[in-house]
Amino acid sequence: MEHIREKNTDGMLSKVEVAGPGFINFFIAPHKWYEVLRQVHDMDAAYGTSTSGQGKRVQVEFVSANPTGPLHVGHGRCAAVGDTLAAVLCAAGFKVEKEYYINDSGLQIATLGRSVYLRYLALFGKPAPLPEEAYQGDYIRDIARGVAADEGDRLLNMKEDDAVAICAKRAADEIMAGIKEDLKAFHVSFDNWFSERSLVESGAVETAINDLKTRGIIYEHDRALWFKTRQFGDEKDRVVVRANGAATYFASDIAYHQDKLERGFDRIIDIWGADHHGYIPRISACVQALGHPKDRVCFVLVQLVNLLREGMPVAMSTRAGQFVTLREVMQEVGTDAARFSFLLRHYDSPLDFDLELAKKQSNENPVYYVQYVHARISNILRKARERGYNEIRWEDDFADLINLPEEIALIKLMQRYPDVVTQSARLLEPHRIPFYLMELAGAFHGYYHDRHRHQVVSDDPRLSAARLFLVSAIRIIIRNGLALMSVSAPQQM
RNA sequence: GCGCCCGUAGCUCAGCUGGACAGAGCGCCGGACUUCGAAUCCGUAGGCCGCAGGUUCGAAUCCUGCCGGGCGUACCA
Repeated sequence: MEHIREKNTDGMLSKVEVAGPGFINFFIAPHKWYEVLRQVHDMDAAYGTSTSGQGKRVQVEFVSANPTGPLHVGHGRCAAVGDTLAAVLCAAGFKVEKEYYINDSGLQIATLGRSVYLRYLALFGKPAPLPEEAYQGDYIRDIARGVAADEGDRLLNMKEDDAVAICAKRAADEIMAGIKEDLKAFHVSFDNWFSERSLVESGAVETAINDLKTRGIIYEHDRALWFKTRQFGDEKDRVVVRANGAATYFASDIAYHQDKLERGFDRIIDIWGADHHGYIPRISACVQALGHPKDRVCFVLVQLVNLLREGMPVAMSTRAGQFVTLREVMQEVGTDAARFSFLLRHYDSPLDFDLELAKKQSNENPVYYVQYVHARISNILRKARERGYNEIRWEDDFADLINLPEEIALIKLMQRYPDVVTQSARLLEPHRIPFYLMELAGAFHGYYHDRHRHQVVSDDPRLSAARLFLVSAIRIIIRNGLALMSVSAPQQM
């Protein structure tokens, strides 16, 4: 105890006492809390940022949906998680690059091309049954109609493989363009779009395989090429090139991760849907085989989304073309509600996303709860300006005016915000942001509602000025937090 | 079978590297608008933190086993 008192030279602590077995309570001197308040205003949009990431370079790869169909809600959740995580890391002082890996090569693209080709044939009165693995959504027909419009019947006289290739290229490009539009509408941006095809065409895939072959990490067995993933902890070895000569996606992934690793990131984060988790040991093996520490690449698995409408599950299947797209969800519930809802659970938990619920402008919907704080305070500030409070600036007498316990409690909450951001970055858990904002919003609503005791703009000009300073600090944090999630902070609702 | 994830209030979920009586929202019930916005607030009720062991001064948190659920377990991604 004496030791603590001696160290307390700057008067940060007002009181220290022993509180039962193993506990010591420290009481922070009130003036320290006012420093927090001033700091919020001084830093403004930068409040919450820190240098804890020390400028280390981090790559976040997310969504990376195959261009074989439009984005669905599951992709939306990954998009919200990845984009917000990137923003959080950036705020925590990391240098972040966001990347989308485009699977525009390989078997699925061939299947896509074939699906379009068959629809194309049907347009010319040559209907052919669709194989079970074909994509069957209406968008496939639309693309086929586009091919017919631009190419006429030219493809009918071609070798089938060439025709399919044309269809595949066109379909992938068109679908990819649609995905980009959807992501833009969802306020998700990427620094880099990385094409798998470019790896194949540049020979990077072949080179990577050959290198690993000479090192004995890739070997031939039953006419196929296998990667010794077992040697690095996977439960079995994995095929890289099939007996029929076709490379698996794993082949491209090796080259892709090699490329990523060579770009010199301190950390690479792969965000995947949880259904891909069986892939982790494989990629991890690849990272190690390429001579990098295992933890250079880390994985965030986002659990799947159960889409509901009024509590009833909405059935979805990409192949059969029955699914609710991200675009439809955005149009129905709005991007703010969608993004907020996606972030409202730890990514480890499956998410029940109820379309009707997300639309409700009521207390069942936390988005508005948080946004409402911003609108309310904005309104107070508007009213204050009408009364001549044009400048919100700290005055020394505020310390004597802002001293109710509930006001100190609000400041304590505000003080926590930067820690929430750095913690969220350290643990790669973006859901901490909306949870914190809801807590701050709740504290504010409670404070605000007792108008008799907490009237902000009142007949007392000094008190009004002080409370305006307090309340606008809250608004700054709400706005900053929502900005991390790319959710709007409305002036009025 | 094996691997990963999850089992906390009626429902949906928080709970950082173990620490003071387990929290929130929704729902239920009961209250609050002549005042800066009621998309709000206040209050009541509701929990052997899946079960059983173990480590520890101390476990919702760590370890083991079991039960229940989700997802994987391809020369598909």
